Amino acid sequence: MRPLKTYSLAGSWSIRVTNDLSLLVRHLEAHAPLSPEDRDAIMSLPAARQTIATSSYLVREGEPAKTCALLVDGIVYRQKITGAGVRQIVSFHLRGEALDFQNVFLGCADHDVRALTPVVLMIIPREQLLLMIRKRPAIAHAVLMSVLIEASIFREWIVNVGRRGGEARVAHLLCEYAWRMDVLDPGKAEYEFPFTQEQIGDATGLTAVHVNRMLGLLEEKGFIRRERRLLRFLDIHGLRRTGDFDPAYLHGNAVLDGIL
Amino acid sequence: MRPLKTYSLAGSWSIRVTNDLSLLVRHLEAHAPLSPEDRDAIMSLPAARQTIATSSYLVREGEPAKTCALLVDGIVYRQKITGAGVRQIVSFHLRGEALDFQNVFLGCADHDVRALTPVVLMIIPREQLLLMIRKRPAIAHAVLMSVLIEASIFREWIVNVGRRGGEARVAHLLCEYAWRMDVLDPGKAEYEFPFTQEQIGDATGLTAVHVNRMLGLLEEKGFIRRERRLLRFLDIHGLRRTGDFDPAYLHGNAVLDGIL
DNA sequence: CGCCCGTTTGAAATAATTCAACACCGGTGG
DNA sequence: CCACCGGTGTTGAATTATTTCAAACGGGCG
Repeated sequence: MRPLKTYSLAGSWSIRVTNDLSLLVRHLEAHAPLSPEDRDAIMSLPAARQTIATSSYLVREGEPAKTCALLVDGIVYRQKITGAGVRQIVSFHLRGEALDFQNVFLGCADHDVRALTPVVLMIIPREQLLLMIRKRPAIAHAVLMSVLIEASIFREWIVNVGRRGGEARVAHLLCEYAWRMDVLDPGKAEYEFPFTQEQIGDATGLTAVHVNRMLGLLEEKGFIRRERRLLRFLDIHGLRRTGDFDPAYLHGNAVLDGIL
Repeated sequence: MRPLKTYSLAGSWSIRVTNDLSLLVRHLEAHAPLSPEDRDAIMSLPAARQTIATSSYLVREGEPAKTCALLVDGIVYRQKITGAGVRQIVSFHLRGEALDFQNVFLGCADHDVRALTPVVLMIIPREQLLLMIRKRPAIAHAVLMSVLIEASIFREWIVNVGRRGGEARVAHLLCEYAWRMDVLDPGKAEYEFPFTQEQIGDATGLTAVHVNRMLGLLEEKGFIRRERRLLRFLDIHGLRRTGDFDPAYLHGNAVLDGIL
């Protein structure tokens, strides 16, 4: 967890490098209690660190899956391209998340995964991961929880894109970003915000041009302030109200500790 | 699986009644190989049959989950209501699907589940299901696959609602319905179609009025014909083209048989 | 028979897109 | 050091898809 050193690749995203799999332990433990042996099993997974440049592909649609990546630092997003050639971004991922459960299990990717910033990964071979999950029910359970929460986020995105106006859509996205960043790095009122307006548009089903106007609106109303690559949240409550944001769908502290 | 008798409740949806859990065995087995003992464990789950009227709620947002329902017959959908009071339907479910994995594991429902037709369920107590999943890795694995496929469908819906025009959206929805019905009852060119235009609108992010016009368009072009509560697919390929429908996201025969 | 829910159709209003031009900023090469 | 370059952001005006409102129709059910 503790940063070894910080440097930056092309672009302005600063990278924190950690040298182990404890991020994965943390991520899974947030969803289900693990025994010391479970933790050891995760920590002794074979894994190779890899660094990836902005906008390159971690996975391409149609590719068979041979590995599972853990996101150590940076931001990653999933996209699908329609027959008409337009893009929809269907999710983004922050430090600490496992990126490829779907592909590992379904075998073939139905979407692309790309780096939004320079990204650091731990690459875990698919078979090792499957074996571990098979042997350790608690880990299997944590993986299931992680997948269920991601599905819940997908549902909320359907609502966002399907039934909210432009202003609310981008406000909602910003709220989700703020919320999820806050979990990683609590109590800050501002965060690096490396999304381009085109990417915001592709995530909200809007045009880059329209996103620009909506961001202007939100700034004008005093909810946010943009300064270079930094986004400052001046009135998070106002933003939540206009974005109709209720963080319940993120299932922040969903840990099923009883029976399983 | 074999119908015992057929009758109809209020409305025109005809109900097939089966007296066992073999549908759940089938559903899970479609995603991962099960041993005879796994099958027995499922078949001996305590379960109560229940019949539910059209448009009533199986689960309400915010409710704690105590049971898991298996859909024996009828159609069910999930909805979320925005702060502005508009509805978005985020998925629908057909005969044979398990409805409440998310709620069973996450503990608290983040959306409503409602009957689109009269519906027959098998109600399984949450604890029994959790216990079984804990004891039987193959079943846990099948559940995970089922959840992953549902998540893949959510992603495609985000694309549909976010990046396709009105005509394509409803065409896509119809294609998915046809495809999934065809899996249950192969080779037919027409199916009962109990969706109201308002429901189609809420599933595609459109207005009922606009859905009406788009359906008219699709019919005019000779892709479909509507006769009472029946929908006939006259040109499924044309429909797929205009709906930009590629069934890959349904992961029709995704069975991971190797390692796990 | 009449009622109610769902469908159909038209016309006016609106949100968002498209197209186009320009400004900005960091990075690259002369 | 400056000039240029490409990608991103900003702004305005015209166009279009979709919504809204409203009214009428139809068919199944009591």
